[in-house]
Amino acid sequence: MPELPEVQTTVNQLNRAVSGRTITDAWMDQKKPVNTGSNLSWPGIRKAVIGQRLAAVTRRAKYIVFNLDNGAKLWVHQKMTGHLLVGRNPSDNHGEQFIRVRWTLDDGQQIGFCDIRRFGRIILTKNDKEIATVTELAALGPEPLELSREEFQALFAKKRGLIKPTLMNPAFIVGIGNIYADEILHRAGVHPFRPIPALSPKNTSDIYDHMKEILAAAIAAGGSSTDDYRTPAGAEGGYQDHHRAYQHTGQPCTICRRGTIERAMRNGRSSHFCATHQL
DNA sequence: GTCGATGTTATCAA
DNA sequence: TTTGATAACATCGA
Repeated sequence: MPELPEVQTTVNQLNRAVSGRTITDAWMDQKKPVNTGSNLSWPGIRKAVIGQRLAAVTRRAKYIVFNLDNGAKLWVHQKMTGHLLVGRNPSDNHGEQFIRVRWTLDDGQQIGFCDIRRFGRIILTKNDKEIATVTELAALGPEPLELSREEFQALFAKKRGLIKPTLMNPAFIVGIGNIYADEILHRAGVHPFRPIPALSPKNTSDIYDHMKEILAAAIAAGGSSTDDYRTPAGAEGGYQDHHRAYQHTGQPCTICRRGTIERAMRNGRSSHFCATHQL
Protein backbone atom coordinates (compact mmCIF):
# COMPACT_ATOMS: atom_id res chain seq x y z
CA MET A 1 0.00 0.00 0.00
CA PRO A 2 1.04 3.10 -0.01
CA GLU A 3 0.81 6.56 1.01
CA LEU A 4 -0.07 8.62 4.05
CA PRO A 5 -3.89 8.52 3.73
CA GLU A 6 -3.94 4.74 3.31
CA VAL A 7 -1.54 4.24 6.20
CA GLN A 8 -3.54 6.63 8.40
CA THR A 9 -6.79 4.83 7.55
CA THR A 10 -5.16 1.55 8.46
CA VAL A 11 -3.84 2.98 11.70
CA ASN A 12 -7.20 4.46 12.68
CA GLN A 13 -9.05 1.21 12.12
CA LEU A 14 -6.38 -0.96 13.70
CA ASN A 15 -6.16 1.24 16.75
CA ARG A 16 -9.89 0.88 17.30
CA ALA A 17 -9.75 -2.87 16.77
CA VAL A 18 -6.69 -3.89 18.77
CA SER A 19 -5.54 -1.29 21.27
CA GLY A 20 -5.62 -2.77 24.76
CA ARG A 21 -5.26 -6.32 23.47
CA THR A 22 -2.31 -8.56 24.26
CA ILE A 23 -0.27 -10.40 21.63
CA THR A 24 -0.34 -14.12 22.35
CA ASP A 25 1.45 -15.49 19.30
CA ALA A 26 3.30 -14.42 16.19
CA TRP A 27 3.98 -16.33 12.98
CA MET A 28 5.90 -15.62 9.80
CA ASP A 29 5.87 -17.65 6.62
CA GLN A 30 9.41 -19.02 6.54
CA LYS A 31 9.22 -19.89 2.86
CA LYS A 32 8.11 -16.39 1.94
CA PRO A 33 9.41 -14.25 4.80
CA VAL A 34 9.15 -10.50 5.17
CA ASN A 35 12.34 -8.51 5.53
CA THR A 36 13.13 -7.56 9.13
CA GLY A 37 16.06 -5.27 8.48
CA SER A 38 19.38 -5.45 10.24
CA ASN A 39 18.17 -4.52 13.70
CA LEU A 40 16.60 -7.73 14.97
CA SER A 41 15.69 -10.91 13.12
CA TRP A 42 12.23 -12.47 13.22
CA PRO A 43 12.81 -14.87 16.15
CA GLY A 44 13.94 -11.91 18.23
CA ILE A 45 10.98 -9.80 17.17
CA ARG A 46 8.60 -12.66 17.82
CA LYS A 47 9.96 -13.16 21.32
CA ALA A 48 9.85 -9.44 22.06
CA VAL A 49 6.17 -8.99 21.17
CA ILE A 50 4.57 -12.13 22.63
CA GLY A 51 2.93 -11.37 25.94
CA GLN A 52 2.98 -7.63 25.34
CA ARG A 53 -0.10 -5.45 25.48
CA LEU A 54 -0.74 -3.09 22.57
CA ALA A 55 -1.07 0.37 24.06
CA ALA A 56 -1.87 2.12 20.79
CA VAL A 57 -1.36 1.99 17.05
CA THR A 58 0.10 5.15 15.56
CA ARG A 59 1.69 6.37 12.34
CA ARG A 60 5.06 7.86 11.49
CA ALA A 61 5.67 8.54 7.79
CA LYS A 62 4.34 5.44 6.02
CA TYR A 63 5.10 3.21 8.98
CA ILE A 64 2.38 1.67 11.11
CA VAL A 65 3.69 1.71 14.66
CA PHE A 66 2.47 -0.75 17.28
CA ASN A 67 3.27 0.81 20.62
CA LEU A 68 3.82 -1.90 23.21
CA ASP A 69 3.29 -1.48 26.92
CA ASN A 70 6.97 -1.89 27.73
CA GLY A 71 8.00 1.01 25.50
CA ALA A 72 9.06 -1.14 22.56
CA LYS A 73 7.67 -0.30 19.14
CA LEU A 74 6.92 -2.59 16.23
CA TRP A 75 7.22 -0.74 12.93
CA VAL A 76 5.55 -2.13 9.81
CA HIS A 77 6.24 -0.60 6.40
CA GLN A 78 3.94 -1.86 3.68
CA LYS A 79 6.01 -0.58 0.76
CA MET A 80 4.33 -1.23 -2.61
CA THR A 81 1.76 -3.96 -2.13
CA GLY A 82 1.51 -4.69 1.57
CA HIS A 83 -1.47 -4.10 3.77
CA LEU A 84 -2.50 -5.03 7.25
CA LEU A 85 -5.74 -6.87 7.90
CA VAL A 86 -7.51 -7.53 11.17
CA GLY A 87 -10.28 -9.82 12.33
CA ARG A 88 -11.05 -13.36 13.36
CA ASN A 89 -10.15 -14.63 9.90
CA PRO A 90 -8.41 -11.70 8.28
CA SER A 91 -8.46 -11.78 4.50
CA ASP A 92 -8.90 -9.51 1.54
CA ASN A 93 -9.85 -9.90 -2.10
CA HIS A 94 -6.93 -12.32 -2.47
CA GLY A 95 -8.07 -14.46 0.44
CA GLU A 96 -5.31 -15.57 2.79
CA GLN A 97 -2.85 -16.51 0.08
CA PHE A 98 -0.42 -13.64 0.54
CA ILE A 99 -0.54 -13.24 4.30
CA ARG A 100 3.11 -13.58 5.28
CA VAL A 101 2.89 -12.64 8.95
CA ARG A 102 0.21 -13.12 11.59
CA TRP A 103 -0.04 -11.77 15.10
CA THR A 104 -2.63 -13.46 17.32
CA LEU A 105 -4.38 -11.47 20.03
CA ASP A 106 -5.93 -12.51 23.33
CA ASP A 107 -9.48 -11.88 22.06
CA GLY A 108 -9.12 -14.32 19.18
CA GLN A 109 -8.47 -11.69 16.54
CA GLN A 110 -5.47 -11.78 14.29
CA ILE A 111 -3.53 -9.05 12.57
CA GLY A 112 -2.36 -10.30 9.19
CA PHE A 113 0.30 -8.74 7.01
CA CYS A 114 -0.59 -9.38 3.38
CA ASP A 115 2.41 -8.53 1.22
CA ILE A 116 2.28 -9.81 -2.33
CA ARG A 117 5.68 -8.59 -3.53
CA ARG A 118 7.34 -8.87 -0.12
CA PHE A 119 8.95 -5.45 -0.25
CA GLY A 120 7.51 -4.84 3.19
CA ARG A 121 9.62 -4.40 6.28
CA ILE A 122 9.15 -5.12 9.97
CA ILE A 123 11.38 -3.50 12.57
CA LEU A 124 11.35 -3.66 16.35
CA THR A 125 12.86 -0.94 18.50
CA LYS A 126 13.19 -1.73 22.19
CA ASN A 127 13.09 1.90 23.28
CA ASP A 128 12.96 5.35 21.75
CA LYS A 129 16.70 5.83 22.05
CA GLU A 130 17.19 2.94 19.67
CA ILE A 131 15.15 4.64 16.92
CA ALA A 132 18.02 6.97 16.09
CA THR A 133 20.27 3.99 15.44
CA VAL A 134 18.01 2.54 12.76
CA THR A 135 18.98 4.23 9.52
CA GLU A 136 15.62 4.24 7.77
CA LEU A 137 13.83 5.59 10.83
CA ALA A 138 16.40 8.19 11.79
CA ALA A 139 16.44 9.79 8.34
CA LEU A 140 12.69 10.49 8.09
CA GLY A 141 11.67 14.02 7.20
CA PRO A 142 8.80 16.06 8.69
CA GLU A 143 5.13 15.09 8.69
CA PRO A 144 3.16 17.07 6.08
CA LEU A 145 0.07 17.46 8.26
CA GLU A 146 2.12 18.93 11.12
CA LEU A 147 3.97 21.55 9.09
CA SER A 148 3.01 25.20 9.15
CA ARG A 149 3.00 27.08 5.87
CA GLU A 150 6.16 28.90 6.91
CA GLU A 151 7.96 25.68 7.80
CA PHE A 152 6.88 24.12 4.54
CA GLN A 153 8.12 27.05 2.49
CA ALA A 154 11.38 27.13 4.43
CA LEU A 155 12.04 23.54 3.35
CA PHE A 156 12.40 24.73 -0.23
CA ALA A 157 14.75 27.59 0.48
CA LYS A 158 18.02 25.82 -0.19
CA LYS A 159 16.59 22.94 -2.16
CA ARG A 160 17.38 22.10 -5.78
CA GLY A 161 16.04 19.34 -7.95
CA LEU A 162 12.59 18.75 -9.40
CA ILE A 163 9.42 19.30 -7.44
CA LYS A 164 7.76 15.91 -7.82
CA PRO A 165 10.71 13.66 -6.93
CA THR A 166 11.40 15.98 -4.00
CA LEU A 167 7.83 15.78 -2.68
CA MET A 168 8.17 12.00 -2.85
CA ASN A 169 11.52 11.96 -1.07
CA PRO A 170 10.93 10.77 2.52
CA ALA A 171 14.08 12.52 3.71
CA PHE A 172 12.52 15.81 2.55
CA ILE A 173 8.91 15.24 3.61
CA VAL A 174 7.20 11.96 4.45
CA GLY A 175 4.00 10.29 3.37
CA ILE A 176 3.63 11.48 -0.21
CA GLY A 177 4.00 8.95 -3.02
CA ASN A 178 3.21 8.80 -6.69
CA ILE A 179 -0.57 9.12 -6.49
CA TYR A 180 -0.77 12.07 -4.13
CA ALA A 181 2.21 13.87 -5.67
CA ASP A 182 0.39 13.79 -9.01
CA GLU A 183 -2.91 14.91 -7.47
CA ILE A 184 -1.36 17.72 -5.41
CA LEU A 185 0.65 19.19 -8.28
CA HIS A 186 -2.30 18.91 -10.67
CA ARG A 187 -4.48 21.02 -8.40
CA ALA A 188 -1.67 23.39 -7.55
CA GLY A 189 -1.00 23.97 -11.25
CA VAL A 190 2.67 23.07 -11.02
CA HIS A 191 4.38 20.86 -13.58
CA PRO A 192 5.85 17.75 -11.90
CA PHE A 193 9.29 18.28 -13.43
CA ARG A 194 9.58 21.94 -12.63
CA PRO A 195 12.87 22.76 -10.87
CA ILE A 196 12.36 23.92 -7.30
CA PRO A 197 14.38 27.13 -7.73
CA ALA A 198 11.84 28.11 -10.42
CA LEU A 199 8.89 27.92 -8.02
CA SER A 200 7.30 31.18 -6.90
CA PRO A 201 6.17 31.71 -3.29
CA LYS A 202 2.63 31.39 -4.60
CA ASN A 203 3.49 28.01 -6.14
CA THR A 204 4.81 26.62 -2.85
CA SER A 205 1.89 28.13 -0.99
CA ASP A 206 -0.56 26.48 -3.42
CA ILE A 207 1.25 23.17 -3.10
CA TYR A 208 0.99 23.48 0.67
CA ASP A 209 -2.75 24.20 0.57
CA HIS A 210 -3.55 21.34 -1.80
CA MET A 211 -1.27 18.94 0.04
CA LYS A 212 -3.18 19.53 3.27
CA GLU A 213 -6.58 19.50 1.60
CA ILE A 214 -6.02 16.39 -0.52
CA LEU A 215 -4.39 14.35 2.24
CA ALA A 216 -7.22 15.21 4.64
CA ALA A 217 -9.92 14.42 2.09
CA ALA A 218 -8.24 11.15 1.20
CA ILE A 219 -8.04 10.13 4.86
CA ALA A 220 -11.72 10.99 5.25
CA ALA A 221 -12.51 8.79 2.23
CA GLY A 222 -10.52 5.86 3.61
CA GLY A 223 -7.61 6.13 1.16
CA SER A 224 -7.27 5.22 -2.49
CA SER A 225 -7.73 1.67 -3.78
CA THR A 226 -6.33 1.68 -7.28
CA ASP A 227 -5.08 -1.87 -7.04
CA ASP A 228 -4.11 -3.92 -3.99
CA TYR A 229 -4.84 -1.56 -1.14
CA ARG A 230 -7.59 -2.58 1.25
CA THR A 231 -8.57 -1.33 4.67
CA PRO A 232 -7.85 -3.67 7.62
CA ALA A 233 -11.42 -4.94 7.29
CA GLY A 234 -10.73 -5.87 3.66
CA ALA A 235 -12.77 -3.05 2.11
CA GLU A 236 -11.72 -0.71 -0.65
CA GLY A 237 -10.99 2.92 0.02
CA GLY A 238 -13.00 5.62 -1.69
CA TYR A 239 -10.61 8.36 -2.70
CA GLN A 240 -9.71 6.83 -6.07
CA ASP A 241 -13.08 8.20 -7.25
CA HIS A 242 -11.78 11.70 -6.53
CA HIS A 243 -8.53 11.38 -8.46
CA ARG A 244 -8.32 13.91 -11.24
CA ALA A 245 -4.88 13.19 -12.64
CA TYR A 246 -3.56 9.83 -11.49
CA GLN A 247 -4.55 7.19 -14.06
CA HIS A 248 -6.67 9.68 -15.96
CA THR A 249 -4.45 9.60 -19.04
CA GLY A 250 -6.22 10.91 -22.15
CA GLN A 251 -9.15 12.36 -20.23
CA PRO A 252 -10.08 16.04 -20.26
CA CYS A 253 -8.55 18.07 -17.44
CA THR A 254 -11.22 18.90 -14.86
CA ILE A 255 -9.22 21.76 -13.40
CA CYS A 256 -8.61 24.00 -16.40
CA ARG A 257 -11.18 22.33 -18.68
CA ARG A 258 -8.95 22.98 -21.67
CA GLY A 259 -6.15 20.45 -21.54
CA THR A 260 -5.89 16.68 -21.50
CA ILE A 261 -4.18 14.56 -18.89
CA GLU A 262 -0.97 13.10 -20.21
CA ARG A 263 1.40 10.54 -18.80
CA ALA A 264 5.17 10.62 -18.79
CA MET A 265 7.67 8.07 -17.50
CA ARG A 266 10.60 9.30 -15.51
CA ASN A 267 12.89 7.42 -13.14
CA GLY A 268 10.79 4.36 -13.71
CA ARG A 269 7.68 6.06 -12.34
CA SER A 270 4.74 7.43 -14.25
CA SER A 271 3.52 10.98 -13.83
CA HIS A 272 0.08 12.20 -14.80
CA PHE A 273 -0.44 15.88 -15.46
CA CYS A 274 -2.11 18.52 -17.60
CA ALA A 275 0.52 20.40 -19.58
CA THR A 276 -2.02 23.15 -20.30
CA HIS A 277 -2.34 24.47 -16.77
CA GLN A 278 0.59 22.80 -14.95
CA LEU A 279 3.51 25.02 -15.75
C1' DG B 1 5.85 -17.67 -23.00
C1' DT B 2 7.19 -12.65 -22.90
C1' DC B 3 6.95 -7.89 -21.82
C1' DG B 4 5.67 -3.91 -19.26
C1' DA B 5 3.59 -1.82 -15.52
C1' DT B 6 2.73 -1.42 -10.44
C1' DG B 7 1.31 2.40 -4.75
C1' DT B 8 8.35 2.32 -2.00
C1' DT B 9 12.78 3.42 -0.93
C1' DA B 10 17.81 2.23 0.28
C1' DT B 11 21.93 2.09 -2.11
C1' DC B 12 25.35 2.96 -5.29
C1' DA B 13 27.42 5.03 -9.41
C1' DA B 14 28.15 8.90 -12.28
C1' DT C 1 24.86 17.85 -4.24
C1' DT C 2 21.94 15.72 -7.16
C1' DT C 3 20.18 12.38 -10.30
C1' DG C 4 19.40 8.26 -12.25
C1' DA C 5 19.61 3.34 -12.44
C1' DT C 6 19.05 -0.80 -9.86
C1' DA C 7 17.52 -3.98 -6.73
C1' DA C 8 14.58 -6.11 -3.43
C1' DC C 9 9.74 -9.55 -5.45
C1' DA C 10 5.33 -10.99 -7.36
C1' DT C 11 1.31 -10.55 -9.98
C1' DC C 12 -1.61 -9.23 -13.66
C1' DG C 13 -2.93 -8.17 -18.19
C1' DA C 14 -1.90 -7.40 -22.99
